[in-house]
Amino acid sequence: MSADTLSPVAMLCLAILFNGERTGYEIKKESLEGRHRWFVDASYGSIYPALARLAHGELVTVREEVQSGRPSRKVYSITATGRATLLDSLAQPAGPDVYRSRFLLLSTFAPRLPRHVIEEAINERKAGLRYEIASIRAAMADADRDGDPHCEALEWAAAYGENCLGAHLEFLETHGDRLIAMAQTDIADAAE
Amino acid sequence: MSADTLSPVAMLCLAILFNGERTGYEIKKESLEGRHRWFVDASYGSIYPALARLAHGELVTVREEVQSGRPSRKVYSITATGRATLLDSLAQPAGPDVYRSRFLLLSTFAPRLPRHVIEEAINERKAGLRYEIASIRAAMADADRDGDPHCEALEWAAAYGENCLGAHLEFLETHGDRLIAMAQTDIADAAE
DNA sequence: TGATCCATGTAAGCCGTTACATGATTGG
DNA sequence: CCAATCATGTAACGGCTTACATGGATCA
Repeated sequence: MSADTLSPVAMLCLAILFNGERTGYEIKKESLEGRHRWFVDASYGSIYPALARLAHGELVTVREEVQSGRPSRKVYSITATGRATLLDSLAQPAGPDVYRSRFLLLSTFAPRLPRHVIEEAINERKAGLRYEIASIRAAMADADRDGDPHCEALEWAAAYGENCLGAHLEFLETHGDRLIAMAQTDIADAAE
Repeated sequence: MSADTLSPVAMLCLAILFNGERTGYEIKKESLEGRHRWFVDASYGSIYPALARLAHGELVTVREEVQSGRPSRKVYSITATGRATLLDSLAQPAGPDVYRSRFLLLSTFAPRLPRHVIEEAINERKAGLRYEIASIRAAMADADRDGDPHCEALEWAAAYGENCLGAHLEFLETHGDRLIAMAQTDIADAAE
């Protein structure tokens, strides 16, 4: 039906607009904080042009709201065609999920690196994981409050995230010390 | 010490060359199959130029081997500077690991999509995870055979991978059916 | 008073992928 | 005989990030 494939950023915009109208600014924020963080990260430089293209293709409509004291905002809404196109695009087979880990590269070089480097890397990673798990819970609380109709599916995805991130965290908590033990002891720790 | 930061592809090349000399062709293969798959994916179009730049900066040396009947190969070896630069670059703080999942986006739309789409997505994902877990084990077997000096750290990273990918797989095996149940029953399944 | 939020957009540039060019050898 | 493997490289194109441009309102 729809021949042209959507770019990842376009899919992100449509997915967010599926839940209600938003401005480009709001989409950017939601893509960083909300439940779509797992998909792609996008900046203004990719969102605004994508939104313009979507409007041109009539997958979304725009309404300009002039505000007093604030810059006027362009509120985008998804159209029926937009919904259909997103769903269609989602149904298309896609490449596998991507996990790219600089941390794992670092870990394989642990025996060659000073201990504090490994320790810091593990601590940062743990902190990052804890933050992500916390924000999944926060996003779920938001969805509950909004009485979101997709709630079931959302909860499933959240549980998936919590489960998997939890596994990462638990591994680090249980086995992190072993990696630290492999690293070089910091003899003279004064160097830059 | 080394001011200029290494590009991800350059780090990948140096990391692979750390274990011994390789050609660009071999690096490409190893980046897809070997234990560095978790870091970045690189194509010839990025590896060859990166190698040339590294040679220019004397982080690697080249030796050209003319072969009879085959195209001549350029064998790259890492230099002492190269090793130091990689280790230095690795010790530098870096952004968090990245997980980008089209599958999770799809899952949040399960109630709006035909059941077979969700079923196929889950099956593909399971197959992908099983394949990745299998290749971790294969890579470890290789490392054991090679008597790799980093073996401990390698085993740690492999265990990390197995643990986390295992968590993904187990979640899908336990809760996949619930997501499928949320999807639209395929009434008329004949359509393209 | 200075940072941060709101709000939209453009332009330059980087980094990387895809596709192309070339070509002998080996295996099914 | 056709496909894949080995092997190196370039050129074009694409997509996304960064930085810039603009500017009032609010908050500390």
